Parts: sequence; C-alpha cells; structure tokens
Amino acid sequence: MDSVDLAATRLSEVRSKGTRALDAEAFRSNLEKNSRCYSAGHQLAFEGDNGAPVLWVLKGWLALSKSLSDGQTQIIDFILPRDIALPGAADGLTAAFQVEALTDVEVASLSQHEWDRIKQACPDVQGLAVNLAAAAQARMSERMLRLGKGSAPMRIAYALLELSVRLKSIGEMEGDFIHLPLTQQQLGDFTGLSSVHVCRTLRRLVRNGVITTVDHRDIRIRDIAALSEMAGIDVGRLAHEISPVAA
Amino acid sequence: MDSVDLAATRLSEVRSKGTRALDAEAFRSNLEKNSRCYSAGHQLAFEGDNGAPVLWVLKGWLALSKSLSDGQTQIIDFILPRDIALPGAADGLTAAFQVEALTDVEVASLSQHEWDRIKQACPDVQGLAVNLAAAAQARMSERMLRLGKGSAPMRIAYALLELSVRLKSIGEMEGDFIHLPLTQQQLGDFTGLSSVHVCRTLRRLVRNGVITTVDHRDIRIRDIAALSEMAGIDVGRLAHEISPVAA
DNA sequence: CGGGTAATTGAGCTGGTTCAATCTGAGTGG
DNA sequence: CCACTCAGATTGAACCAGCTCAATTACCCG
Repeated sequence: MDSVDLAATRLSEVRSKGTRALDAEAFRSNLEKNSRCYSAGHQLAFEGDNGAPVLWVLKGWLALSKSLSDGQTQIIDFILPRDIALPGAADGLTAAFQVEALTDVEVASLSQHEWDRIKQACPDVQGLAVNLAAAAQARMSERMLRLGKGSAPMRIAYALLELSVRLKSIGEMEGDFIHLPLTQQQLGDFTGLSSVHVCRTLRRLVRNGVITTVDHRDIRIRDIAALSEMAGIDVGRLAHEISPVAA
Repeated sequence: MDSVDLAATRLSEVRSKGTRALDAEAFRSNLEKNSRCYSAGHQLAFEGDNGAPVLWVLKGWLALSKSLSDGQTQIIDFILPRDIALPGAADGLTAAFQVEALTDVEVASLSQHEWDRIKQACPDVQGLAVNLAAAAQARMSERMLRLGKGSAPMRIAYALLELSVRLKSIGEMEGDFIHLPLTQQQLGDFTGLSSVHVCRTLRRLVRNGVITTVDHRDIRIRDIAALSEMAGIDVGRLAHEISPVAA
C-alpha cells in the first residue's frame, strides 16, 4: 500500500455516509501534486514563521514543538501517518510550532488557501479534519493532566500507551511491539522530564517486567495491565477518546 | 448590551465577508431558545458523561477539567464569554472533561445534532468555531510548554497574562485590573502547582511590585514588562496567537 | 580503529510538595 | 454590635521527586 493509498483509505472510512467520489479524486490528485519527502531531522517550519502551511502526513512522524528562550523544548504533539498538522496560530498567519521530521517523511503541504478550497470541495475532508482535531485535543488534554499532576512513571506509561493506541489504529503496531523513533531526550521533551529521568524510569519499568527494550527504540509491552494502572487510564476507553473515526 | 447581543457582536465580526443575515437570525433564535443560567459552583457535566453537548457561553466563566483517580485535578482550559466549549471526546459520544461554572453563567447548550445543523445552516458559525478552536489549541500549547518546562513563576505569570489578554479581547478588563473568579487552589489546578506554592509565588510578585492584589481575586498588573519577561512571552505576539478573529 | 551521539549510572542539590498551624474576612444569628 | 463559623489565604518546617553535573559505557558509522 503506497502512501497516497494510505490517505485514501482513511478517506474512504470517513466517506461511509456516501458522498461524491469525485471529491476524493480531486483531493487525491491535489495531495499527490503537493507531496514531498524529507529526511529524518529536517526542520519543516519554525515557530513564528509566516504563512504556516497545512501538513498532511502520508508517511513517517513529525513532532510539533515549542521552546522557551533558554532552549528548553516541549513537544506538543506527534503527527503520525494519516494525521493532519495545523501548525498555524489563531491569527492564521504565523506558525505556532516548530515542525521537525523524526523519521523520513512524506508530507503533502497545502497553503491555507488550498486547504480552504479542498475543504469546500470535499466535505469528507472537512469532516475528517474536524475528527482529527477533536482527537488531537483529547490526547493533548490527557497529557496536560499528567503534565500538571502526574508523576514521572505515570507520564512515561501514558506516553507509551497513547502512542501504542495511535500506532495500532493505523496498523503500524506489530503485536505488542512499538517502534518509537525517539531519543530519550525527545521522550523527555514530550513528557516534561529530563532525559536522565526518562532513562531511569524506563529502566525501572524494564526491571519490573512491565516492558522490555530492544535497541533503545523498540519497546515491547509485556504487562499492559500494570502499564495502564500506572498511567491511570483504561486502554479501551483511551482508544475511544483519542482515536478519530472510531466507528 | 445583553448576553445574546454579545454573541451576535462576535458573530458580526466574523461575518465581515458578507454572508446571509438570515443565518445569523436563525442561529440567534436557537441560542435564545436554548440558553440557561447556572450559579457559581454548578457542575454542568462530568468526565465520561454520555451525549456531551456543545456549550456556548454567553456570560460568566466555565472551567474544563480532568482528574486522576486520586482526586488530583487539572484545569485544561477556561471558557470565557463568547467562547464555545466542545467537551466531547473524539468518539463524539462521551465528555472528555468535567465542566464547572466558576461564576454565575448563562450558557446555550446544544446537542451534537443541533450543533451540526447550525453549522450547516450558518457558515459564519462554522468559521467562528474553527477560529475559536484554533485559539484554544494555541493557548493550550503555550500552557503545555510551561507546564512541561517552566518554573512556577513562569507558569503563574503566563496564566495572568493569558487571562488578561483574553479578558481584554472581550472588553472585560478594566484598565490594568483583572478579576479572576478563582481560588488559589483552582489557580494551582490550572498551572500544575499546589495552592501553597501559588500563594508563595503570588506573594513574591506582590513583594517585587509586579502586581498588587485586592480582595484575593482582583489583581492589578503594575509591571507588565517584568511579568512578560517572567512568562517568557511578548504580550503583543501572544494576543495575536491566542485571540480568535484578530482582524 | 577513531569519533561522535545517545544511554546509563552515581552523587548531591533544589524547587516545589506536604503537613500543620495560624490568620483573615465574609457571612450569620442573636 | 458582637460572637461564632467556615472557607480560603498565609506562613513555617521538613521532606522528596526529579533535576543537574559528571563520569562511564554502548553503539553506530566511516
């Protein structure tokens, strides 16, 4: 399945109520026309940039992050395949986030104007965007709760579960393995912890038999019940709350 | 100006591109029909409730919050007059937040179905919703950055500035005074701090002449430059990034 | 093999927490 | 007008989770 098919798949899921196929065609050609590849580590945009485009990820991971003046960085969200990143601030003019490719990525980049046009032409896309935005808000809220009030183990456990749920929903989870294209530093920027403490916390999870790690990047969840309890969440409920188009 | 006029005002701002006035009428009558008043402290919804309605706030403040099983609470966002709260999770079925009235409020409550209908009938409302959602995401992101990586003074300073910007944009800021209908406990739930530390941090701000407090609820910003620096933000830029319909 | 990045581990420090005592101010009833 | 009450604010003291600093190890790649 190539990457455009991936997006089309998600589209067809949404199109369950039966609207015009032509819209999907127009949209697909637009995506194809605009899609580009970038390699891991590439910066697609910086905070404060003008003319923030809409980014439709076909393949790979993006990180949306914000930084303080002292260089401390917080990863606000990960954008996975089939997701749409709207890095614009409320003024619609500047980017609210820095956007970095965490893996090699294939991304369709649309200007605000093109994006508006596509949404008009294709109600499916409009609906998909609304669903994806709701999912993004839901998972950000769960993270904020833990960022504000949770312990380090809870934050790490939640991050692993959130990502496993999201990967599973796009068919990129193999059994109970998740591949995280992240350094411990980045996992710390995501969970609001120092890289050192991420390491210690992960080691403790391994020692307790909750997870095992291979290669520092591939994590196997051995005891999902323990992990869920640590994260303070029921995995089934989480999947409902943060997955777009659960139906 | 009564509360429905308030909402209509915001609507007319958005309607600058000149669409049908009838839509606005239909929408107004729908709002009027559905608006209700609740008194401070009233719980409008609980996390996990079924059939989460859309809440259009005409008057007063709401808090959207989430809690851990040990009772620790994080306030995810405040909903101010003219804002629309979408407390639904991604599944569209259950509420992702607890919704509490912080003051006496007047709120129009719409079911998902009514909300969809209004958005269809009145593109202005659709556009407004998109703008408000973008603003909400932008301010949540700023807070996440500080929740993950900022010190207590930075979080408090940012919270004060965010709220002052938002109050100013709806004309509810009198000079350099902001009235916060919040206990220090709630301010702590918002900033991810204990109420004790909120108190200490506010006292320090007062001691340094950055703010003064009256009555524990009315805060006067005396040195906005110092507060901005502490928050790590430029107030003008913040206003652009988190204010819907800046134009 | 050398060089560089990321992970791991140890040691000590500190910002923010918890616990607990007191203080303040707005009601409330007599 | 005062005494009583109760929620919230304030302050002190002790504690600790997570941080920083620093050294070492593991791994990848040319």
